[in-house]
This record gives sequence, C-alpha cells and structure tokens, in this order.
Amino acid sequence: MTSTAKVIKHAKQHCAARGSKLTEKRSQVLKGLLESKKALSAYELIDYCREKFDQQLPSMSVYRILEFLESENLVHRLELAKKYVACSHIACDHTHETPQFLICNSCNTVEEISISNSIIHSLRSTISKAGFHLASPQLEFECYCEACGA
Amino acid sequence: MTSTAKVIKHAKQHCAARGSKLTEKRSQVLKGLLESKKALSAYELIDYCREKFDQQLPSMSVYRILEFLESENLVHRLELAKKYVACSHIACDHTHETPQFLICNSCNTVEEISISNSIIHSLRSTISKAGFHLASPQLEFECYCEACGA
DNA sequence: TCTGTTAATGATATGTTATAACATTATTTC
DNA sequence: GAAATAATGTTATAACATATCATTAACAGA
Repeated sequence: MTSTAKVIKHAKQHCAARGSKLTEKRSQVLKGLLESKKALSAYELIDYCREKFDQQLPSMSVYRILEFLESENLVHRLELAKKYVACSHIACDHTHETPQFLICNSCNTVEEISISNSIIHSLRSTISKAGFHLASPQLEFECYCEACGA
Repeated sequence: MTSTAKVIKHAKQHCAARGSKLTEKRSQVLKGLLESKKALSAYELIDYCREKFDQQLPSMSVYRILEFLESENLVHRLELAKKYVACSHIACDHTHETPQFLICNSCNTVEEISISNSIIHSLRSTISKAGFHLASPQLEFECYCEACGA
C-alpha cells in the first residue's frame, strides 16, 4: 500500500467518524495534493484530475471539494499563495498544534512548521497593543526555499 | 492646507529629489490612498479617480502608477489583501524601519506597526532552521480590528 | 421497493486581481 | 524643432474565485 493510499484510508475513516464522506472525487483532489510536494491551485488540481483520472471537474466543484476538505482539516488553504496543501498530519493519531507555513515565492514548495509558543505569544501581544488580533493562528510567511535561494 | 495636500507636497519634493516626477495622475492615485483609512484595490482606485476627479483611468495605468509609487516608497502593496496603502511615513523626515502590517480581514483597515527586532530575530531563526528565509522583511498579518471584533 | 429528502455535483455566468504586448501622447534635451 | 525618453492608453487575456440555478446520487423511512 502506497503512502498516499494509507493517508487516503486514514482520511476516509476520519470522515466516517465525523459523519461525512470522502467521495471518489474528493479523494482524487486530496490525492493530487498528497502527491505534490508543492502547493497547488484549484486549477492545477483540475488539470491533475483530468490527466490522472480522466475526470473533467468544473472549477466550481473543485472549490467546493477544497472547502469540504478544509472543513475536515485534511487540507489547508494558503491565503498568501492562493493555493492549497494537504495537511501533513492526516495519518497521525496524536493531536497537533496550529501549523504555520513557509511558502516559497518561487516554486511554491511549502513547509509546515511549528513556531514556539513564546514567539507567538510576543507577536500576539504586539498585535493586541495596536488594537488588532490575529484572524487565525495559522500564520503564513512568504519565503524562499533553499533551492530557490534569494 | 489639508493634511493630504501637505503629504502630496512632501511626496512631490521626495520624487524631485530622486529625479522622478509625481504627475497629476500619480498624485490622484496617491490621494485616494491617503484619504482612505483602509487598503484599496487597484479597481477601487479607478472608481475613486472617476468619482473624485472625473478621470477615467485604465487598470493598466493604475497598476503602473502603483508600481511607480511603490518604487518611490510612497505606497505599500499588501500581498495578503491584494490591496494598497499609502506609506504612513511620507511626511516624516527621519528614516524608518521596515514596516509590518496588520490587516483587518473584514473591513481592510490597515495598521502599520513596527515589530521589535528581538521578535523578528527569533522568527527569522526559526524559519532558517527549516531551510527557508523570508522573502521580505515586510510582514503582513491577517487580523480583525477592534471595530470588527472576532 | 418506492419515494421524499438531503447531499453532492454540474453548468453557466460573472467578478476580481493582474499582466503582456503594442500604440500613442507628452516632456525633455540637444 | 527633431530625437529620445517617459508617461499613458488600448486591447486582450490569464489566474483565482463565487453566485445562482439545475441535476444527479445516496439514503432513510413507509
């Protein structure tokens, strides 16, 4: 069983436990993200499903599917890149802290990291002094990866 | 002399000193940003110029003007919101550190803040451990402002 | 098993942000 | 005033995203 297949199986169980369903099309979209090392746009996922599964998905459906996958915590939407990644912890059993993302500006490679609580805390406090608060603990940083350099 | 007019005058001198020109249209776009408390999109600026100055600007021109204003450090482009704000320090004489931005997810109000070097430093070091580095020191955070709450 | 209901997906149109390529007009410089 | 440069206009199109209404699939209860 491939690693992707294992994760898909996990994801199916996860959905079943929550009373939802990972349908064939939803599973195809998730596979696309699982097998990509970089973040993909909705339209790239359409291409993937067409090429890989000979499946013509309208954009509307892909956006709905991504929304579903996100609501199940199987996928993260990267606001900054306007792209999507599979959660890197689908097949783990333990709970996880809020992820933060480093996104390569050049190749869209994404690294899901965890920033220490003390840094997050200082950040929050700086922000709250300005009368604002973070919309989401899921922070995203526009970066360059090692390969793409400066 | 209104506050906007003062800033425009400053901006004109600033451009002159750098060998560029703040033309009428560039100045209209900058005015739009100066008189708005929230970040505006290129297309909102087109509307502003049409309504306020009876000036029909094609989108291409506005994007070029914004690019120019950004290269003169008069305007910041917010990657996250895909919108633009006037630099809040145009009329200051002293130099400034890299700004960070808090952007309200709901009303696009923007606060230009300065995050302490020590926080930035810890953040950079966490990021570099993952093999990435920040694309720009200008960080942006998706927030909610006081008025918009949670 | 029929049937009514809900869930999932499809189809069509359009909105929003942004850039490419080429044309024209305005301004400066000699 | 002609040549060079800067600024702006025109047209087309790409990429990401959502609204609305229609259709199909799955399921639950009689």
